[in-house]
Amino acid sequence: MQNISEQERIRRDAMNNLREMGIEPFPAAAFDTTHYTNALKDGFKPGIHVRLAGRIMNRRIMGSASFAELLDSSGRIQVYFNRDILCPDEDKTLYNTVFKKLLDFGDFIGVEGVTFLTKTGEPSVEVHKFTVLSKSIKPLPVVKTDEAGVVHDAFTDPELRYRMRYVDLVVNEDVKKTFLTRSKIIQTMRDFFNAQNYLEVDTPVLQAIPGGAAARPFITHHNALNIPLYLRVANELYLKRLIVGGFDGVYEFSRNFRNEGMDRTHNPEFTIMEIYVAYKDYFWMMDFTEEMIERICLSVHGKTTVKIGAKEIDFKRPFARFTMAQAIEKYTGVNIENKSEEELRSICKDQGIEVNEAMGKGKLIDELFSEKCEHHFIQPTFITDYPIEMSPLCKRHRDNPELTERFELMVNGTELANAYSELNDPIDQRGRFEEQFSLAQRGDDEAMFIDYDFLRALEYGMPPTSGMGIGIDRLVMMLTGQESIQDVLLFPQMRPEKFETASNADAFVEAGVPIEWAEHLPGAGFPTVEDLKSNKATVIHQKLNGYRKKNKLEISAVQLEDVERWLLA
RNA sequence: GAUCUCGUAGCUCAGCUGGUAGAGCAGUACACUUUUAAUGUACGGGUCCUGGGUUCGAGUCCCAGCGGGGUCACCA
Repeated sequence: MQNISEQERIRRDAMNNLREMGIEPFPAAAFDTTHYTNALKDGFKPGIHVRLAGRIMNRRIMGSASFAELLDSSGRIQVYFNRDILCPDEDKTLYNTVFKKLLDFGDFIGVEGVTFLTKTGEPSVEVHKFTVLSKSIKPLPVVKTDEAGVVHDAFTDPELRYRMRYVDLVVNEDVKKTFLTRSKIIQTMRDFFNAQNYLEVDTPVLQAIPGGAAARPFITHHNALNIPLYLRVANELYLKRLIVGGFDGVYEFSRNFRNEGMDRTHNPEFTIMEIYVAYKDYFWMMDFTEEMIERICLSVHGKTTVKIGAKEIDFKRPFARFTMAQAIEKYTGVNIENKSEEELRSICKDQGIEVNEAMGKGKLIDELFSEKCEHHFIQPTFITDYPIEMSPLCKRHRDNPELTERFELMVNGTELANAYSELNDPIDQRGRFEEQFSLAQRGDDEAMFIDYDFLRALEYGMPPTSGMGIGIDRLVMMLTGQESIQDVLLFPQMRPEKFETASNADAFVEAGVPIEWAEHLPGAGFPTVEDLKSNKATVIHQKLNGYRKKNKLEISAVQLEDVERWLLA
């Protein structure tokens, strides 16, 4: 038995009392409802017979009449319990004992009654019958909101909120809203793609070669094949194989896994939506992306603007477009076109950027951009034409072989989407993989693995294709105004919690402790047999007798010799 | 990984230069038949994260650890 608080003990007692009265605290039968609470309040009409189910969230007991709030998935409504309505006969137990004493804040009940307006004008339900649906034996945090809308005693501790999201969702209404919005964003995207007959697909999460992005993978092992397998860092190479196979458009909401640091914008598992469309190029994809995002914003907010902190972001089409060279010139005054690696290295040094010999041309330009430009792009902006070294899966630019047909969408100073005219020349692709491989030799631990099967697929021929990936978690953050990725993931990664599992009384008895003491050991500070045995007899002796005195236990004091015998056993 | 910071009742948080652990909400008991942060009276509730150290004395000071958060680094 865990150590339980006084309030938990009282609730367990109430649960047992219900059983003794013949009321099952966890009944099996379904409870049919007629309404959701918000639908009932919306265009409220008195005199309607309703059946509702939910949690009791707040009780105001005034002798023979009580008000409470019933919380269901849609919201809450006030419910009115009256002793003489619930118990028209002599026996008032149902109201006086069951409702007032044995039910608690947080319990699930079903109610049957009639809607009415109170004299203060609050839409309410007069309860004629109620059914216990599930007992809550652990008290929820009590969060109250006053008339002015000020929230009191909010449940705010991030650790508790993320570890116990179930509690967070019950007591913090806005949290639920964030996840409803997340679902709506995804649904809007899906509808948009499906309307154009693009196919939603599933590709492997367990991959023998973690391709498609340069990132440290999680590794696992398949026993039957006796090979290492990696959790995917991206699904790009699989979706392109499907374009080779003849699909016109394919997309996947891909849960990706990267074994890297965690912070406000990174979680080890996260979601990217990737879409590939045949016979298109990156210009087409820019238009497509704009339309998609504007649509999402409209469906979520009914307008194209979103507030993030003090900033207002407008997702109205068209978005601004700059090439990477233009962006760098705009914010540093330096023209990087046609510069050698050495020249670029000295430009970086002039701009106060730390460089080293492992950095190639592409990496140097990337540093310039991310240090000097990225944070300036608050409004949605497409940055195009990235250096070839940074984009091994992207087609060479039609006008300049040192660049690629790539764009990233920058919003609020961070990357939101990334897209290419896909590289479909198998010879070029093989060369680029080999370059990546030599980068890896040079010490770049993020360089990519070579996927020979993917090269073979390209050799069979892939039509010109444009692909785009968009970070769903970051998109949701932007559209819900959340500053941490943990607030848009239902269960963000946390260090696992340690649970002290207390030994049960039998284990102590087996270890030689008499039964009358065994049940008290966890409470006295020895949750397990091991904890007991790791202490000195004198310490145990004193603690137990102290505990006995404090709790006025009606058992005789333990003797030091007894304790010594337990430890020997 | 570096650094700053937090950890006290079921929840939100006070607790000063070290001196008997506090409040509000929640809980229990009583009262109260239209309340809504219900109200009134009374009462109970603590491993002050863990382990060491300094001290006559540690929630408070020092060291180490555990857990959370922030910032930086890492992360196409």
